[in-house]
Amino acid sequence: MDHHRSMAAAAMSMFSRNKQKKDGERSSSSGNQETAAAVPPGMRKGPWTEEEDAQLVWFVRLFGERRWDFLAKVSGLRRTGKSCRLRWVNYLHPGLRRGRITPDEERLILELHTQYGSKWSRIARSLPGRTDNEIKNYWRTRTRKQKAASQAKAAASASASSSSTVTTTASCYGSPSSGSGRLTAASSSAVNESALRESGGGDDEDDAELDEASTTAASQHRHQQQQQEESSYTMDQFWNEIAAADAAASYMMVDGWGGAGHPAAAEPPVPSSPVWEYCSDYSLWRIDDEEYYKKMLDAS
DNA sequence: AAGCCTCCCAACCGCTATTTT
DNA sequence: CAAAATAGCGGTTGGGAGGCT
Repeated sequence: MDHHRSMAAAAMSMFSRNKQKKDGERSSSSGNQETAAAVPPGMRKGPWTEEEDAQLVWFVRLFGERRWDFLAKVSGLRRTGKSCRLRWVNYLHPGLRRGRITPDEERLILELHTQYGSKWSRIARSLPGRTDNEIKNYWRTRTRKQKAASQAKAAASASASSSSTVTTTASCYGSPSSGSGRLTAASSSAVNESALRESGGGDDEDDAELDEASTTAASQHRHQQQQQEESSYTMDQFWNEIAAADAAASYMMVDGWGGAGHPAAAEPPVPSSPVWEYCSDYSLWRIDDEEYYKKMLDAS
């Protein structure tokens, strides 16, 4: 098993990030919460350690991305299959693109969200290397900011009704706390195509493959983006509209948005393949699963 | 320097859909 | 065909990082 370890470690070196250390540290303090109801007794939950990651990577390479419960068992990880899958999909999977959402991705997300609603996994399929979780988190942050901004705006206009009609997009885009500088207004208004190519185009081969896979939608969106740029339709305006829509929805609680009448519900059924179906060749090597399953089960 | 605040994101939960037995 | 197992999805939470006052 020693060479397994070293291979796993080698695999992990691909994925190790600064956060890893943090997770490890956290897990020492809070990772041993085993009492939660949803997690069977004896199972770990909370942040993953580097060792666990390495172990998971190794066994996923061995058995493939399925039978997560089985994989969790034979790997010796005291984790649920569900937890293993999540860790793999959201963090360990090769081809994941890390870092900030680029302006182009931002715009694509907006486009797709108007099209699909909160179907994050569907949206993620058009954003190579991004996970549904990532996009979901991003969207949540953005909409929250926008809502806060629009509320502030509404409050301001209520107090000073006559002079408040003139608002700048910058003031809307930047949250009240926009001074933090975490996400600058430049990221929205200074959108250009080269930004994406710079950040995404030069990525690894997985990304290239993924890019190919999400061709039509992406190219359509690009086209639309160009049109939008030509008509000077900025991200600020996009987000303002989203905020406005959210505000309206919160008033009306229409049965459409997010429910059966949602535009997403009217779309033709989409194949439920995960985003990674397009890059299933990442495995270093493959084995006959059936044979191994049997062996492992017999052994256990 | 310290406390506060916001953002980011990993990870969990509950539920549904799909596949296997 | 039904039940069980598995996979996947969307919503939510909590903690760390870092900027601001």
